[in-house]
Amino acid sequence: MKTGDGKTGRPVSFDKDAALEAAMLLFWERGYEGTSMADLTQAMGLSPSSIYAAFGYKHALFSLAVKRYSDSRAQYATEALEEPTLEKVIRALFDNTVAFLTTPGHPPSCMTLAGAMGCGVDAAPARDLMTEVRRQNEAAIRDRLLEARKSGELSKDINVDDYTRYLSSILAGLSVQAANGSTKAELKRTSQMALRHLGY
Amino acid sequence: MKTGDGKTGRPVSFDKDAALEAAMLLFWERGYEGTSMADLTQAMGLSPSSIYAAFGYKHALFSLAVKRYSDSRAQYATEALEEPTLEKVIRALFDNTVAFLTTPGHPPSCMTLAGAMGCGVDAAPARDLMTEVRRQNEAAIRDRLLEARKSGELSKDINVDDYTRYLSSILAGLSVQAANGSTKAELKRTSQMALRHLGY
DNA sequence: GGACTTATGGAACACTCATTACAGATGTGG
DNA sequence: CCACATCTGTAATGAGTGTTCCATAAGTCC
Repeated sequence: MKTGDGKTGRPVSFDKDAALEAAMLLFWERGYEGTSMADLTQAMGLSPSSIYAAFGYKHALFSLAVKRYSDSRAQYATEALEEPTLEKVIRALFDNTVAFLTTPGHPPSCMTLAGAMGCGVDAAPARDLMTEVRRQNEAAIRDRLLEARKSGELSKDINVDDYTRYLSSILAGLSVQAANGSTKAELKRTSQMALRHLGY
Repeated sequence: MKTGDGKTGRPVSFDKDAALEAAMLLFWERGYEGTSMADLTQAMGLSPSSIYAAFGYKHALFSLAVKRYSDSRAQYATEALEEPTLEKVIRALFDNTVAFLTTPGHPPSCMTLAGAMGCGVDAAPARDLMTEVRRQNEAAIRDRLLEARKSGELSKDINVDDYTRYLSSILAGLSVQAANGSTKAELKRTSQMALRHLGY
C-alpha cells in the first residue's frame, strides 16, 4: 500500500475549512506579526501539532488564509468587474467596496492593508505577499478598463494605467477611511462624491 | 539643592535628537510591532538603559517618534493648508504629498499607515494613536475647507465633511500606491488626474 | 577634593515566540 | 485482531521579547 494517500492512518478530526476561516479572521484583525501561534491555536481550537501537520509553517498558514480571503471575502471586486457596462462596473466597484467594508463580523478594513504594511525583517515575505495581492487586484481593474477601451466605452484620450491607479487609490482610501472609524453612511456619501467627480 | 534639575549628575553623552530621528525612521519602516528594542539599540547606538532613561517605555518612545514625524516630515500637509487660495491649497496638498512619498531616505509611505494598522492586542495603543493622528490630519483639512466655504471659495452646495473625507481618501490612496511601488512619474500623473477630476 | 546626582554598558530577568519530540489515540487493510 | 500509518495533545526546545539591576563612569556643588 502506498503511504500518504490519505486513506490510511488516523483521520483528521476537525473541520479544516472552519479552522482556516478562524485563522483568516484573526490575521485580518491583527496582521501577520500581531497574530501569534498561541493566538491561532486558541482561535482555531487546535493544538500546534495539528496546525503544523495540516497547514505547515506560520507563513504557509498565512498564505492559505490570504488565498481564502481573496477567493471569498474579496470576491466582491471580481463580481463588480463582471458587470456588462463600464458605468455599472465602476458603480459596483464603489458600492460593493462600501458594503464590504461595513459588513459586520470582520474588521472594517482590507486585509491587504492591515495584514502587513510596515513590519520587521522576519515578516517581510508576508508584507511582499500583501503588496503582490494589491497589485494583482489593480491588474484586474486595468484589464477590465482595457476591455472598455476596446469597446469604445472608455475614451481613448484616457490613459488606462493612470485611470487604473486613480481608481485604486480612491478605493484604497475608502478602506483607510473605514479603518478610521467612518460610518456606513459616511462611506456611502464619500463614495457617491467620488462617483460624481468621475462623471457617474 | 533640588534634584532632577538637570544640572547635577553625569550629563547625557549622546545626541537625543539624532537618536530619536533614528528611532523614528526605524518605526516608520518596520512599524511598532516589527521594531524590537534590540533593533532600536542598534539603530540609535545606545544601550537599553540609556533609551529607557531618556525616552521611557517602548510605547513612549514610539509616541515621541510619531510626534517628531508629525512636526517634521509631515509638515508638508500643514504648509499646503497655509496657501492663500483654495485652489492653491488643494494643488499643494497633492503636489507635496507626491513629493513627500518619493523623497529618498525614508520609506515610500505614510508612517500612520505603516506604523500599526492590524496588530496584536499589546500594540493596540500604538494602532489607536495612528488612527488618532490620521483623524487629526483630516480635521486640519476640514478646518481649511470650512474657511474656504466662509470666504466663498468653496460652494455652499458642497458638504464640507464629505469633501474632507473624499480628499483624505485620495491622499491616503496615493500613499498605498507609493507603498505598492509606483514611481514618482506614475504618482504625479495619478495626482494630476485626481486634480482634473476635482476641477483644478 | 569629597559628597552627591545622574548616565552608562552589560548581564540578567521573566516571559513569549515559532517550532518540534514524543507518547498515546484512532483510524484502515489484511 | 493485528500491523501500519497518520493524527493529536502535552511538554519541551532554543531564540527573542521588553524591561530592570548593578557596578562603574562622569559630571556639578560645597
